[in-house]
Amino acid sequence: MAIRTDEKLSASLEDYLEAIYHLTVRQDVARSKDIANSMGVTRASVTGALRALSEKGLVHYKPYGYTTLTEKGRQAAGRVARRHEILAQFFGALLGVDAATAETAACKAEHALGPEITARLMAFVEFLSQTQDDGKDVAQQFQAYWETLNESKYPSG
Amino acid sequence: MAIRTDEKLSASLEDYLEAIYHLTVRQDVARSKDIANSMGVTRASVTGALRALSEKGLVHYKPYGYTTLTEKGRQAAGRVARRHEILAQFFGALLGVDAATAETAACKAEHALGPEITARLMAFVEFLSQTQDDGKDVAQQFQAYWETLNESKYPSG
DNA sequence: TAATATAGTTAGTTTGCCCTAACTTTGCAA
DNA sequence: TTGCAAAGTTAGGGCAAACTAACTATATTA
Repeated sequence: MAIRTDEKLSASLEDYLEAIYHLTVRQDVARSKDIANSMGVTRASVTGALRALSEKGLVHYKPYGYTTLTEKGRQAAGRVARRHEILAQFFGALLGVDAATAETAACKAEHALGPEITARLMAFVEFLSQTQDDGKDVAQQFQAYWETLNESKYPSG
Repeated sequence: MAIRTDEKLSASLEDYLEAIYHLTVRQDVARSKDIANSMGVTRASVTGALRALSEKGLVHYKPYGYTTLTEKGRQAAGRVARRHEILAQFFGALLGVDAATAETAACKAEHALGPEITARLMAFVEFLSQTQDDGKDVAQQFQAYWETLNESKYPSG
């Protein structure tokens, strides 16, 4: 039996993949130091992760060389990044939480969503932003609803 | 300085707490064997988790005795269970994914949501189920939207 | 009540992921 | 072109959470 290189990724490896993805968009190549910085880990941790991702066929990795994504890696990273974006949009634009909170939660929750839910959530966000009522979209309506909830809780504030 | 017993729980410990919560509702007391069964881990793993939860003041634990939640534990478990329920409802009733998928995703995603997002998501679910349009609620409308998306993808099926 | 099955614990191992400290490689500047 | 700083790696350790195997306590029932 051949070595399986397509097992499910851990949350941690998904995070590395996503970081590499963003870096390669900006600067073509991902350097250990930049990955470490963007994730808040040490360079030593990055080396370990790169080895793991390389074994799974997701990155082109040579010690002391530049790191790039393989085609398979690009696809996997794209899926993760898309989940992240959808969630951040849902939390931020629709629920109305502040940007930092939305980002943090999206980063943690993205690992829990499979393709089924991802697809539907994406469609749902789109659906809501298209739907208008009284000239207001659903996000605005919910915002108003949320305000009234809080007013009834803190009537004077 | 006193020992801190209110540090943030790991995803794993939150899961144990939630399992204990559900068991004590059903049968007043949580037995290691039942916790192990409901979580798909061995009894030995449960012992370790109970010790950890006990150290944090979340469960009443005595070796070979029955386990119950402390008041603090009940509150923490309730928060987790509520997040779980809200997510499952959102994934299932609104997005329209099947029950098993909704459950699995809720169980994984619940650990990523803080109080801010939890509160707003709960309100959002409520808001949508209250809002009616054309005599149809938003879930139904989205369902129709989703169908048309899939039809345009697979026109003959 | 003594034998045995079931539940629970302990000890020791594994895996994943992070760290620090020390080492190697690379690239740039004098 | 040598020589140093920055980047990268290796070695070794810690912690959390799971496992197996072996042991202890409790409960059942003959």
